[in-house]
Amino acid sequence: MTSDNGAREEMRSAYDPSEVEERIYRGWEEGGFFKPQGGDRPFTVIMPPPNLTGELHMGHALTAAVEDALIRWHRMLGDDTVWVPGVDHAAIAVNALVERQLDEEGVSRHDIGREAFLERVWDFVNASRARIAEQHRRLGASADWEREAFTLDEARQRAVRQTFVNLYEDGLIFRGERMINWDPVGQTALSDLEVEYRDVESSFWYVRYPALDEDGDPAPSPLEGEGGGEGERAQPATPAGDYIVIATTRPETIPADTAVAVHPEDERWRHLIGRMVLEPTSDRPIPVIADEAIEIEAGSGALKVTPGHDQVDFEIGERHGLETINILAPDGTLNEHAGRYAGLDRFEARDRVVEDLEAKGLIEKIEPYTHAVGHSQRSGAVVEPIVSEQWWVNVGPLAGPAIAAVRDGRIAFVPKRFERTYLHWMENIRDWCISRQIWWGHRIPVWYCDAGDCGETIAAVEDPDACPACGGALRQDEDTLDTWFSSGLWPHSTLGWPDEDAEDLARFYPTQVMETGYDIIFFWVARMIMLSLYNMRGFEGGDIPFETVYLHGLVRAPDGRKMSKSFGNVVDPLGVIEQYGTDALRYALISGTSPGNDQRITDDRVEAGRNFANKLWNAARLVRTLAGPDADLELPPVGDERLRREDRWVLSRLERTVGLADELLRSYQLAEALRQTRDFFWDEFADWYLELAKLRVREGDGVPLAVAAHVLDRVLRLLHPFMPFVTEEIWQRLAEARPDPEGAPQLIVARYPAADTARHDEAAERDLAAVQDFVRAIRNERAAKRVEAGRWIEAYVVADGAAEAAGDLAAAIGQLARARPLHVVAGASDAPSEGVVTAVLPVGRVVLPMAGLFDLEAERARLGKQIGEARDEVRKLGAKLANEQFRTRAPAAVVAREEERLATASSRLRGLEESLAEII
RNA sequence: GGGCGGUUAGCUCAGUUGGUACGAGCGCUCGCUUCACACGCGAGAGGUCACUGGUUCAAGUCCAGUACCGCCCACCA
Repeated sequence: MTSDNGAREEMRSAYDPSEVEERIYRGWEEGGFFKPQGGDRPFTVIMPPPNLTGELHMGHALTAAVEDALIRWHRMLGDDTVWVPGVDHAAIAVNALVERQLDEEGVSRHDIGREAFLERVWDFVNASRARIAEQHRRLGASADWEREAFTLDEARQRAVRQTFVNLYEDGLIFRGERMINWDPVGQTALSDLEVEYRDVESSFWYVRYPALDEDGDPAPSPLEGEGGGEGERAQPATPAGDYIVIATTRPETIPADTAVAVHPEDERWRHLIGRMVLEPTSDRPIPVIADEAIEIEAGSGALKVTPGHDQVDFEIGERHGLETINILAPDGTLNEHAGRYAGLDRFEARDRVVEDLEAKGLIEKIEPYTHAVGHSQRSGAVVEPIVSEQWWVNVGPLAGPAIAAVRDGRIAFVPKRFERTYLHWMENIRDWCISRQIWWGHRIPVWYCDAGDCGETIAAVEDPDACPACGGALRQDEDTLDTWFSSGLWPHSTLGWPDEDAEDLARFYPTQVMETGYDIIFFWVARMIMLSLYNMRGFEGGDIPFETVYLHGLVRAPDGRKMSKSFGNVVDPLGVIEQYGTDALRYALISGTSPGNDQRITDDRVEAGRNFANKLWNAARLVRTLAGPDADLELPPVGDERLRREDRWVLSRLERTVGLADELLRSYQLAEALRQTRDFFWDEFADWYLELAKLRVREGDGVPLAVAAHVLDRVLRLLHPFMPFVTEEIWQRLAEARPDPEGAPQLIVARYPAADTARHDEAAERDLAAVQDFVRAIRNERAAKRVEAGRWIEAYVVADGAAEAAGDLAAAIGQLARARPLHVVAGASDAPSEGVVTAVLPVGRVVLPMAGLFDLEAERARLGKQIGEARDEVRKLGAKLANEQFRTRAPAAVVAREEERLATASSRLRGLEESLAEII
């Protein structure tokens, strides 16, 4: 069982996770339960890559909690589960981190060189991997670490290269010179997705580009002054031939302008089309061209065309055969093409250009302007569009099958609305820039032959020795691949692909559930679907990577903002575990998660989890204490006469909860499943059943203990996926007296319950509801009349509708309500009417002789008020039922229910009126 | 410019096929060291389900629109 011989200490009065968790986890590992157990149906979850920087984020803790719950549930269902803990290389994050270290030492990666850089990264990463494994242990994640898949391991390297080569040979990967997003701080290209647009307050500079006349000479003196303010647009202040005004937010790119474009229909500038203007920083003549893409309304209506540094301009340039000038160096300074601005940082250059133009009198005006500026998601630097030669995936052909798989329902998203998001993106997908100029990552498996004029380019899975064409020396491409290229292979590469015969692949692909946050649908989920469908096409078991994409929301800080180190509002999962225990954290995360919605993690919720764990612990302690070592805990079968009404009630409620939990889990409503189970356990089992059981046990009846042990056992099974440690610990203690009928040595591999409908008992449920009503009514009156808590008072229960139950449970009612003597009587006339307080219930009433304990007038007023309310209800229901439309159109069941309600309300009203009449 | 969420008790949030708001946790009020649990027990207070209109016998739940808050996508100089 567990390593300490099963000789456990007595249960302390408070559950202490620190004493339990490590021992329990070791027990699971030693039992080998994290490995596939050989069930009939495979159930696979691939763990998403945690953050390789070694910090455990709450988002990852949530992912782990949800996935582990699913894995544990399926394992208990008897499925053959495998949970592969994948660790991606997280290229950008790790690169940035090590670069920051270098930065602090005052050097750059280019100073120390590729090899030394990678050495430093490996040191760091190896340490991180160990920490990640440890973190998952702390989270109670039942992942099989022996299968850990790290992207840079040789097997995964091969998967990446094989994919690259296949795509390359199919013409879906190509190298091309295009406009890309350049991160001058990270000094690498980025994909569109890695650029975040943020509003930045800046200026709109209106710049005059002097026009040349037909002969190419500068036109005579530009007109001074303006037509004045608002009238400009309708009536240009710039007479034909003098100059053209453009509006720009990036004056530093003016030296790269190769044209000015206007709309062919624009009256203001039409006469200039075909003429030349001077690029104002260097007086270089550039043409004025006409293009339909120009918006007449925007800016001045004329656009400076900078094909080297703007996507739109690049396209205009292509249409008009314009030259492309690149004035930016990789580090964000201007290069030699920028003339006298060469060497300046781009923002410095902006100021200088403006100064110079102002000096020349070419700035017409400057307006404040707020616009969206692209920033690198990782480095935060303002991204510069530049034209550069990069590797691309032509994703169009991959998107088709990826769209179809979701359209035809082979892959389903939970919640469904994200399918739209996914499809919209996929349908408008653009080529994917996959080359990065960072060093830590999968190197692009392409080699170039530099020998003579050979010029051979080859893509290969294995490192080639020499050029196959000429035998010359080869040089590998310097770039690495976008992290998401390798992450996109996750579902099959972690299971052994490209080895088509890999056992795991055959057994566990396709996987069942992909669980992750909605923020990476495009980055990751979409890429996994595309690349898996491509690599696994024709695979025997099916080509899709997973059947269900369950998307959780973001975990936000207690203040509702995104957790961020710069806000200082990060909640560390390990710290929470330290303080409250893993189960408490998992309870908090699970109970806060509804598909697709964000949640806040607060101490309150974690405390609720801890409290619940403690409640479980103490309920178990009670059962154990009462039972003693030799109790017979065999549950009597259905129909056994030893089972009393309250036993049948709690067993019925238990089975309804079992059914509900199962149903909820199947539709991924984890939070609701947990809540329902908790509510049953706490509000019904602990608060009522155990209290009732105590009385009987004192009288020597052992049956309630068997019932309680049974309920406990089944509830622990239901809760195990969510709170693995405390449930395992209690279950094992319980199993010492009550071994698992199927022989499971530990809860982790015990059977998940299926609802036993034979235990359903509506009559018992109705009866106990009545008993609870009676008890509550007496307690209520006691509290309202300020009877001291310890004092016993006499009470009459008039049980119209539940006479038998009330009779059977009279002693219990008395005990729970502190009522002695307690009389159960058949009719109101059998109870006293003088000096009494009466509470009228749907099932009868309670009458408390409390002469002198209350104010008669107040009592009369209270009854009067209740009568008013009851009359209102009777009137409303009566009106509803009198409505012919309702009677004919509503379903019969609904009408019947309303009729019943009316009957109940009427009888309650009568009771109240009688009471009022009697107390006079 | 498109698209998607949110708006329910003081706070944070559930509420999936329309049928009494079963609401939950925390907080609050009152009372309890009742022999499993004060990480607890008992009793309470607290809501025009953002707004307007519509469909329906019936709407927090469906439809249309409005207002705030938030997110995503998009080459507006």
